[in-house]
Amino acid sequence: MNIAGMETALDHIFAALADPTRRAILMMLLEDDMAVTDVAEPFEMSLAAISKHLSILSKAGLITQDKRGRVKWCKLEPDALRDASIWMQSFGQFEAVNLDAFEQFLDRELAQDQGFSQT
Amino acid sequence: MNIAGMETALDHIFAALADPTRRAILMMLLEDDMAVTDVAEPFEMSLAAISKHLSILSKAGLITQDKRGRVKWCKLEPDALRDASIWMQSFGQFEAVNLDAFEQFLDRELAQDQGFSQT
DNA sequence: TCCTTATTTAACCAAATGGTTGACGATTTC
DNA sequence: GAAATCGTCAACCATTTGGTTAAATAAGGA
Repeated sequence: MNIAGMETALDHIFAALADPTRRAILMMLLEDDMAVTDVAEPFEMSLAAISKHLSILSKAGLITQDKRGRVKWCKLEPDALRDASIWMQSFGQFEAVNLDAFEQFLDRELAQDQGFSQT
Repeated sequence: MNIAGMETALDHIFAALADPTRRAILMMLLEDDMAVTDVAEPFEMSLAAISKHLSILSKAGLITQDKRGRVKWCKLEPDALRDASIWMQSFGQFEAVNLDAFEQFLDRELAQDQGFSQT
């Protein structure tokens, strides 16, 4: 992933996290993997809307979806969040600690040149 | 801050971070406080656009602005980011560690009932 | 086979976002 | 006092976002 790729990855991750419905979905998935219909159940919103939210979370890399039969299982994918978390920690704690984690993150990103994608 | 307040605070923080221009501004402010005009200088974008970005960062609590004379100084405000960072760490590292930090964060937020605001 | 369940897609809509330009108020400086 | 500088505001515009409903696709169950 190049710098632009990292940038757009962070764009997608933070934009996905900006919506309270999507954060609620992530918290639900923290407990266990869920089918789309079950994810939608507690929300006062159409299934199509939830399907879109899941698609956004998936494009951000925050979840993966695994279709078995007619049921599509949604699974939390913590790696994408960890990258963004490291980005944030560099700010949130910068006065107290070092920027090592952030610099390592940048180095790692710069060393790679693969696209940012998921299922 | 109540649950709704925490929720909207996270909405604003993550939405603010979703834009690459705003993340670049935060990185610039990591070095030093800056005047609005100086923040705008490296961007190929009008001063008015940068002014809007700074307003969004300010409403999210990520920066504060201090007007001295005709110059408005922009300063990084790491506290807001730390809250969001804790929220993210709970996901990004949940398989390896505990959820203590996240639970403490929730407890702290629930214990308070003050609005989320800034200068 | 027919019906039901699971999920996505398409078309649409209102509101929000990210940008522009130009006018404006406030402050320095000449 | 006049002119330049700092920054915001208002009006506008195109695009994106977050939702809807209805139709379509796909898989299981009777």
